[in-house]
Amino acid sequence: MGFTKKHIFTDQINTIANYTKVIGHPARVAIIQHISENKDCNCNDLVKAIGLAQPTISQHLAEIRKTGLLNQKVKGKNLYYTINKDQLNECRRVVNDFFVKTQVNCSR
Amino acid sequence: MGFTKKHIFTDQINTIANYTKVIGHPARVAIIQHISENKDCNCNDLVKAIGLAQPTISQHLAEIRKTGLLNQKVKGKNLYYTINKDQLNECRRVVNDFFVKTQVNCSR
DNA sequence: TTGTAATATTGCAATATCGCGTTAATAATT
DNA sequence: AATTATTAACGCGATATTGCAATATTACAA
Repeated sequence: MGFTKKHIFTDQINTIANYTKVIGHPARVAIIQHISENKDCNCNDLVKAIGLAQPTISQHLAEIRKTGLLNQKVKGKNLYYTINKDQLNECRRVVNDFFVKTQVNCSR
Repeated sequence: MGFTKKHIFTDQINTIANYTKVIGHPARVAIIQHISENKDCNCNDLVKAIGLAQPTISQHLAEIRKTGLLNQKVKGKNLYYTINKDQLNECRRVVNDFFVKTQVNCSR
C-alpha cells in the first residue's frame, strides 16, 4: 500500500487528522510560531531564523497554506506572511473538541 | 535527505510536533476515540470497528503507545487498552499552549 | 533592458510511513 | 500435548515526506 485509507474514516476524523498533521512537523511549528512572533515576516526571514534551505521552507509554507492558516500580503517585491486568526481559531476548536470529547468519554 | 532535522529545533517545538504527529493520522484518531468510548477494548475490537488489518492496527497502537497515551491491562489472554488520562491531559496542555501562545502573539 | 532580490517550482535522492501477509509468541482451553 | 485466540514482530511493496540544488518566475531598481 503506502497511502492512507482516508475514505474509511468520517469527515470529522479526517479533519482532525489534517489539522494535526500540519502541526506534526517541527519545521512547521517553528514557522507558525515565528510568523506569529514577528511582524512583516517573509520567506527569507524564516530561512535565516530556522536554518532550512529556501525551497524547504517554501514547501512547508505551502503545506501550512493548504489548511488556510496563512495570509499573504504582497508589499513591493516582498511577500509577508501572517497567521489567519480565524482559521487558527477553527483549528484550535477542532483539536480541542477532540481532546474534550476523549477526556469526557474516559471519565464515564 | 528524507529525514526530519529534529536537532535544529528546540525541545519545546519537537515535543509539540511529536504529540500532534501521533494525532496526525485518521486511524490513530479513530483508535483513540474508540478506546475512550468503549470499556474493555482490545486490538480485535479495533480491527473490527475501524476496518484495517490487525497488523496495521497493532502498528498504530505502538505509535500511540510511544507517546505514553495508552495503558494496557492483561486480562486472561486479552489485552485491554485504556487511555492514560494524565498523559492525554499533558498532551492537551502542550498543544493548547501552542495555540494560546500563537494567538496571543498574533494579537499584539 | 539589465540586474537583483525574493519566492515558487521542478526534479531528485534519501528516508519514513502505510498497509498487509506471514510468522512468532503467549496464554487460555480442550 | 494439541488447539485456539489474541496480539506483537517481521518483511515487503507502494506511496508519501523531507530536504536540497538548480531553475523559473516575478517584481522592483538602476
